[in-house]
Amino acid sequence: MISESVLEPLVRRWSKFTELREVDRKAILALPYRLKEVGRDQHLVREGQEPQNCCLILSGFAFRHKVTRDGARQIISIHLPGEFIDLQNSLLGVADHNVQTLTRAEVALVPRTELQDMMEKHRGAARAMWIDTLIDSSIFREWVVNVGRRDAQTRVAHLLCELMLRMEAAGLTREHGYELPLTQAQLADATGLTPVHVNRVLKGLREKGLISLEARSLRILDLEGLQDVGDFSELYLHHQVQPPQSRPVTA
Amino acid sequence: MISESVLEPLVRRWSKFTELREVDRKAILALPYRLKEVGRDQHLVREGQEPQNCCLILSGFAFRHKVTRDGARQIISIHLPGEFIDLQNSLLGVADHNVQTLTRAEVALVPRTELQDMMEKHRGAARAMWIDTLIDSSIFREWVVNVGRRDAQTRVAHLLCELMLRMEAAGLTREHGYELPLTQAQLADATGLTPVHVNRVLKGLREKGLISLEARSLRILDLEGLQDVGDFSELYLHHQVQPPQSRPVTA
DNA sequence: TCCAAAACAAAACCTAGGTTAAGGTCTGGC
DNA sequence: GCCAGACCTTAACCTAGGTTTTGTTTTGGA
Repeated sequence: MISESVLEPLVRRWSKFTELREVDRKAILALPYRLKEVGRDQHLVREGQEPQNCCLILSGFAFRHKVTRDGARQIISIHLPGEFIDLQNSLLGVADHNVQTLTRAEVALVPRTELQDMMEKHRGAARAMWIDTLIDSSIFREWVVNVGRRDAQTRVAHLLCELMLRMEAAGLTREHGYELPLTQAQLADATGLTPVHVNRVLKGLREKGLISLEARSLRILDLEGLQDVGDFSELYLHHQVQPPQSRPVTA
Repeated sequence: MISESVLEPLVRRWSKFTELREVDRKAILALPYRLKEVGRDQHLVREGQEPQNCCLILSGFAFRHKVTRDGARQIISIHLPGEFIDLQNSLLGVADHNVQTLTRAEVALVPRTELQDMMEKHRGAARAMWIDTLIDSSIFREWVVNVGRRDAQTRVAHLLCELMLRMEAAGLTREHGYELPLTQAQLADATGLTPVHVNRVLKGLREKGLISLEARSLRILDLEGLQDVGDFSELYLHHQVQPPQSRPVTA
């Protein structure tokens, strides 16, 4: 008897976006892949490279980032298990950003040629991938706003809220909290702040009774309050995408 | 005799990304649309709406933005004639941001259902659309970096460089310059600064002999210098995407 | 189980960019 | 061809967040 495919999470995730027919499902599960165990802080893709694989996170966390000329790092997104990073890099041919692990991780590397092949043949799967990257894109837009127009406390609170909802959707929360996979320096790189100031902000959030955070273990004591402080509204996560088909509504 | 279709720019743009076969071409040109003339500062899409149309800009400029709780606006992207804004909003069902004109504009509204239909039937066209949104996405990522980790002068210079290259690709430049479609307040909203500070920065760029700018007419006196100040590298624009097919090269 | 390196914390001080305000100059609608 | 409102410019002042530094706590690898 064959155990559950390592690609099962992908099917699960994509099924939320669009109806996958049995053929699509099968095609996805039939994708070849190479399993890889990676240490923390390891590069999965480097800017400028031509990545040959797409990378599904099976366990652990990853992030994408760019570095400015004078060495400042900006984190652009954070990725949870079950997510397929780097569809974009692969499809555009040359990577315009870095992908790196945040923690030790297991990943499945799918050759990009195979993926493209599958996409050509299975429109259902292609549609799901498409929606997946569109949601990514929506999150980038929200990050532009977060980093461009919100003050420090709001930015950090917003990020913590986003992660809460995404962790929840991925089944990675403990009661009212989760294991925060970011150091304060990384939080700073994600919010466009300095580590010192992130530390101040976290102190503030603790003092307001909104969160407790020690040893990376985050507990959100007052989610509504934190969302309020973080000017957070979950629309942009598109967690309940309506299948965007043009079906007439029938009884 | 039928004059050139209004959708021709779309074919032209998408041809750059991927090889369009004659059927794809025809299918795109056969898309139904409604022409619309819009004044400046008019909303094309509002956050929260379910847009029924995708919007191709025929002339004029548009931008996407979000507004924070306390009324600050962050511009997320700027769009030139020939660009198809809002593929994302339409495909995700509910708009997560606003789209608005920057200047008076002519647009062609294509019903999203028709677009989806076409996408289902013509993989070549679907691929082009897909790449189009991937490039959008890449630009968002660069904007996160710009706004998150660069200082004011660098941000503004970077934006001016981006627009230069994109205007050039769209054939909208005059000798070493272009008609800047943004007010200083809008530049501020795009860079996460205040109008006053944008004014200071522009003064600085002028004093360095990098640009001249009056009455919206921008001339870039030293593009290399401006790119240098702006920490600008054009990779992220993916202006020369290699067709990402996995086809073996044949004679 | 120990040790070095990473991460967290916090205080003192500083600066890039924000705020406010006031005047000048376009511009497009009547 | 006039006028109100939008836009640009500049100056004086202020503050959110950056920088530097020093110390403490965790962590994970040998």
